[in-house]
Amino acid sequence: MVTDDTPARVSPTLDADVSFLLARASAITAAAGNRALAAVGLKVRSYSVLALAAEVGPSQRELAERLRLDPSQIVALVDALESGGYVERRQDPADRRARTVTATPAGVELFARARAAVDDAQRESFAAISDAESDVVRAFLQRIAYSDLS
Amino acid sequence: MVTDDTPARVSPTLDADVSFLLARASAITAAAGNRALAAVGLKVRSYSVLALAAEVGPSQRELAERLRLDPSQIVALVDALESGGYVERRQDPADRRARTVTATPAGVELFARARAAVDDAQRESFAAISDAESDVVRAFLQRIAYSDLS
DNA sequence: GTCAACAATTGACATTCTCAACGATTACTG
DNA sequence: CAGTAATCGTTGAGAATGTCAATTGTTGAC
Repeated sequence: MVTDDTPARVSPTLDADVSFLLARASAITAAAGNRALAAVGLKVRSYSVLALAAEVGPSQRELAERLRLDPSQIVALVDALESGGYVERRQDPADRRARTVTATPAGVELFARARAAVDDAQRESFAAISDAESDVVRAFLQRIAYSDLS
Repeated sequence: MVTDDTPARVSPTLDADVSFLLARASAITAAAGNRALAAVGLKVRSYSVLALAAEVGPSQRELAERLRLDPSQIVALVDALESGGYVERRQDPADRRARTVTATPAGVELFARARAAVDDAQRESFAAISDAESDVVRAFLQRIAYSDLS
């Protein structure tokens, strides 16, 4: 017989609410990510921008779409990375309105170190989860994260 | 043979980053929750406060701890619910500093409707997930969400 | 060639987070 | 028991974030 003897941690309803748990888990891992990235002078936001600059090299418009951010937020994020010498804006030869954001060699190197720091922190956070569980969780999260319900 | 033919949706690194996916999935489900709750005049934040008022009846301090919010944020959230007649502040007889937040009958009724709206929306969002997957995901999220790594 | 659409940017505004301070009350310590 | 430290709710300030409109330069369609 299975009964729920677990004392309420938040409230019975919220403890079982996947959306609530997502919000909370996200806040906790984001805080851990920011702590890990502070050593290399980044936050999760700038880290995500740097990742795209290093791995994709998109226009700022595409950056905004991929990260689901307002284009106006991209400006400040790219400004900060650019002033640090980690990315550069290049005029798209095919469309002079668009400016492409690509990582400089220093940016590529910083991204490698940042990624290592993030991986270390996550290995710690997610230590108790098996590979099989991890696959299920990742697949679930991707389905939700990339669903276009909004 | 398994190869990853999937085109990058964000970037190869971020597409596999559980923390990034958590943030994104959380943002999407929170937006869906707010949309569902707008019909009853709530947001996910006030909904979570109402849930605790209805199911637990904690002090504001405890409310802040359970929801991981700053005590100063609780004030405005309770103010709004109280002015709507859905919760009331009672002086804790054992500690006159503390004020207990409990749902009124109208609050209990509102919570029932709000919960139904949230459940409907989530049934839609999470339709494609099996019970077995759901259990794994919930267990994972609870482990992360309730880990006291910070 | 004109006009609508789009990219990046700026600025305004609301929301949220985080922190410090305060009055009232309680708990601790000698 | 007196005095001091800690706690609870509250207020207010400042940073970070989200959202949206307006502007300039450029492109594409008719």
